[in-house]
Amino acid sequence: MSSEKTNTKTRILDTTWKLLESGTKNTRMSDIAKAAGISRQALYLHYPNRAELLIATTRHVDSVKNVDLRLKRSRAAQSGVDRLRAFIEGWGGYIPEIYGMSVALRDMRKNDQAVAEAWDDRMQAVRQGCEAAIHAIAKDGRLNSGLSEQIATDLLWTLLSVENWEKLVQDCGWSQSEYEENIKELAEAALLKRS
Amino acid sequence: MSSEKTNTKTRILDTTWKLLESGTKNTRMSDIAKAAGISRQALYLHYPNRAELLIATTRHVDSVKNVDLRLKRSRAAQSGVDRLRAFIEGWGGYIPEIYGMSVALRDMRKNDQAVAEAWDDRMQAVRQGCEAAIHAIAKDGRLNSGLSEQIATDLLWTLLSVENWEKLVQDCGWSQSEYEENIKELAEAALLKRS
DNA sequence: AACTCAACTTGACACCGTGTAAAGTTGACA
DNA sequence: TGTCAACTTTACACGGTGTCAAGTTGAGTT
Repeated sequence: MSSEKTNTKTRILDTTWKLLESGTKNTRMSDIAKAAGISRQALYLHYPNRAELLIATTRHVDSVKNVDLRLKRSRAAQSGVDRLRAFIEGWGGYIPEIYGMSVALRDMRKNDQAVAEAWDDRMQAVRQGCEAAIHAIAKDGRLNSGLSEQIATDLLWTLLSVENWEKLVQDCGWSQSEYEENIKELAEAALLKRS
Repeated sequence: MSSEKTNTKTRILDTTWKLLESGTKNTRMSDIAKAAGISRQALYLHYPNRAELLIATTRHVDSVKNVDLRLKRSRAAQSGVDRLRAFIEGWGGYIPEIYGMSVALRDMRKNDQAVAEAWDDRMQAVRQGCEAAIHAIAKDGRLNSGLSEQIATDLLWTLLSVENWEKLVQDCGWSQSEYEENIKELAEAALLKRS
């Protein structure tokens, strides 16, 4: 039955997600299969290769976690500055939930075109959020006069990378709220016009 | 003879370096051997495995390029702020020269303890430079009052990561001088007391 | 009760890149 | 002439991905 099929498929995705997010190094196809309670070959019946499985998993997680909603929430903000803050909270708060997956995607990027594109898509979505926030700030006349909207967007986008979150939270031992607070401060100090 | 041996060994390191820095994807042991004009097995006679070869290559490059000198140059600066600028120029200007290698190291990090340690060593050296610059700024009474020296060091260190350089220069298409200028501006805006 | 069909299993194998092992070549120098 | 180090060639084991082919199992026809 189609519902049976769907159950197995989503169980695979949930298992993959869990495994990636658990921080375990072992996310070979055989590990995922074992964790999902099926044979390695059955995995290949549902997803043609590891790349497609990972990509399907990110899509699955995005829909379960409702990224779009999170990122769009910042659009409700009145001022550009509030928008910036809301966006940093929205995206910055999402990073820890997808960190394991993004590490896996990153690792496959070099060797797999499809994965590279999927990753770039995600990052472009984030970039658009940055762009919108910067544009709103510029419209308010609050953008640092030394910066073009383009440069400011590049900077904000870079600042909000998963890699920076990783470095600050994982390597430097910051808490999530320290991360969000300090990044907000940094972004405001760097991007806003000195008043 | 020992001089012959040394010649081959350093030729291997130079070849590896060149290959990594050329941006070519192919840096398997066999590719390196071929490029160095020896058999794959001969490579293993000189370096026991890929990890050791890469690590030896980074050490080789560091000594040829004289990183220590570059990073120490910033210590000559009079004020804390000048020191910050000099350090950003010194390290930021070094990144493009070691980019290919650092990508290779990063890729091996997950699977190899020795590589992870070598990478962390490099990063700790950079961190110490950041720490020293921040400390000098604090001593001048110019550190942003919202930041502890620790937090400021974490931020600067993160800001100056190879990953951020990669994103801005490779992905956003910035020139090296745009990178250095804008990062200096950003660092100053974020870290210095508002005057 | 026999038939079918999809979902799954088991087992084998090819490919790639790393690393190991062993026997053979070459050339400098004692 | 003999030795020794540097190197070569050939072969193979291993781990992980992906493919292939021949079962099994069980629910749903007919």
